[in-house]
Amino acid sequence: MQDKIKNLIKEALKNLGIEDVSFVVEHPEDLKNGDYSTNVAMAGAKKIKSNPKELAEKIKKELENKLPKEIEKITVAGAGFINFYLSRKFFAQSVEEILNKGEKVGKNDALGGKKIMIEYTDPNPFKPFHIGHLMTNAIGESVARILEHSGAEVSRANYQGDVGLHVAKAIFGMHKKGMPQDMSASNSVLAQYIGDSYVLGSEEYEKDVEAKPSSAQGFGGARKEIDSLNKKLYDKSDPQVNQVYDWGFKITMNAFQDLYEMLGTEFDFYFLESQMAPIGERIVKDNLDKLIDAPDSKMIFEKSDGAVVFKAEKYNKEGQPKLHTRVFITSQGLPTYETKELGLTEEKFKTEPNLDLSIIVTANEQVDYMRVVAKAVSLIYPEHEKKMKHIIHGMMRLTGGKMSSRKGNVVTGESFLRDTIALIGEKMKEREWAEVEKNKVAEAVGVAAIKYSILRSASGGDIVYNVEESVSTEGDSGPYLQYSYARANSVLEKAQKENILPDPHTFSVEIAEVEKLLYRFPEIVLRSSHEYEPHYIANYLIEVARAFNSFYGNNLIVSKADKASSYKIALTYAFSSVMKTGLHLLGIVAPKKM
RNA sequence: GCUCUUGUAGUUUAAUGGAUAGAAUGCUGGCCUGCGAAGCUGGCGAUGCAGGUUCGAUUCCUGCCAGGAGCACCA
Repeated sequence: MQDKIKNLIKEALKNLGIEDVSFVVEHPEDLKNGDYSTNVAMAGAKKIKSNPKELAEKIKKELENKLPKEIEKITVAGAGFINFYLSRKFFAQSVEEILNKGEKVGKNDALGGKKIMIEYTDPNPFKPFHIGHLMTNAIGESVARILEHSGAEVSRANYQGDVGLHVAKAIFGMHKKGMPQDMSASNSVLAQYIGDSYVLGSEEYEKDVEAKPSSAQGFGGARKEIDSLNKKLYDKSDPQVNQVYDWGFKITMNAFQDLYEMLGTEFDFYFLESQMAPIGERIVKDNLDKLIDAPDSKMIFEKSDGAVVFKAEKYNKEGQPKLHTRVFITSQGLPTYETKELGLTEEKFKTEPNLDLSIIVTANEQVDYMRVVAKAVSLIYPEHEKKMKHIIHGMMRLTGGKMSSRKGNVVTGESFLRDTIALIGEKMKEREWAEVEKNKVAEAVGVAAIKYSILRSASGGDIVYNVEESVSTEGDSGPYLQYSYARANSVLEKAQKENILPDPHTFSVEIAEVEKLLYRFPEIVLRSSHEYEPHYIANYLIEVARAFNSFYGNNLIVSKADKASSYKIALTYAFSSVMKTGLHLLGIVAPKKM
């Protein structure tokens, strides 16, 4: 439709003898200003030195000569906007179209045939799954689904730090705490124990680092022990330590798995840091050799103070973010995160042959060194340079309340989920459903509340929660969307009972706001996938839900006495399939009742 | 100090350079003998400061002020 209008305008301009005017056709913010609007008169007026309003009138007249039947009328308003109002018939047709498509509504083929891998969540075994992981997961899963809806073949990857100091800290903490009494407790309980152990080990380590060597604690304290544990873990020399490691690894991974199930994510690939390290080391060595063979021009890595570094600032360009030097192999010969990341990149392209795009979702704190890594990758594998994309999101922060991260009482993803779900369960107390069903719905609603609060705003900024207020379930919220869906669903059930079938042809004259929004869904999906931004969908769904709820409040939908009832039911049906599909794209399930 | 990033109602936020800056929450009025009140329907309330580009700036540029993050052997 948008293109159709554009072409009409171009033709009108041609007839008026005006050329080379760039203009846009868009939806006005306010529906009062029509369904589409163009600024062509304002942009063109300067060129031919005329008054925008006069030019707008001229273009309007020209357009009216051959108005397609989808357009009801054209008006000139404001400073010279030309507004297009779509016809009754157009909206009825769009409702019919949505009915025909069902849950395929909004699908497009913009990424047809493209293979995309997206890496997100990335929690570390032996460490708590914190709310930041919840954030990466929500964004990554939603982007994955949006890309799929645009025709891409998407695989989901998870990258986990299975080695490193944090593991030693956790195992040290476990030693100190003693093993849990009930070894057959649930994964989540045992994972909590491991997470707590990590916090304890971490604290002890820090305390020891800060302590003066002369103090009683300073010698042979936690730090020394943890470092030695770390070595044992690295070379797997101590069978007892290995056993604890294997157990802890399994428990945390299983606990993560339970969470993924609750969150609606299924990964295709799990990459482990320990496996990427040797690959990365090999790559670095290969490219260090170039230093010897061809000085200056081809060297990528170089030695500095005993470490192997990449001096990325050499490649700084005007107008691009500044890069800096990073260590890839420490002076002790150990590979750093950057090196493993290199290995991971190579491994990804090997795992999925013919990959067109590799996406990584992380918090913005990693943006600077990810840029350096990306630069290194682009030098080593020029063919991958344009196939990498880093999606950056803000941090999740908590304000208010009496929480202190110093004391180690950080909010884990799981406790946050659990508290939210419990709160929803409280609201549903009155429902007379089976307990199992109630719990299932409460879980879906709780997950929706959290996911929506993450996805509702543009992904650059931080998300701030006030601990004392809980996640919202009203207004601009996930549960509001689910509620609207459940409500529409119960209307449809009633229609079925009363035997009134949906029919997109029995409309009456007035056009509801919800109709003016429904047909826009595919454009929104397309934009979200272009920009890797779920929030466009989230905001759109709120708008549609509000319009539908308003329609619901002001109309009796199911009524044998009303000739237009069948149309209203069709409209309700169209709304419900857009809502269900839209929620799916956000990674949220839509229960039939709640 | 350098680099990146963000400043919009009390709070959380939206707006490919366009119309009276849109919502939610909050406070405040009115709606359940008509399909789910997690709802509908009124009211109050905002672009950090100073310049510049433009017919037009929340948006782009410069400076200042204020948050946040990062800056060689952690990830």
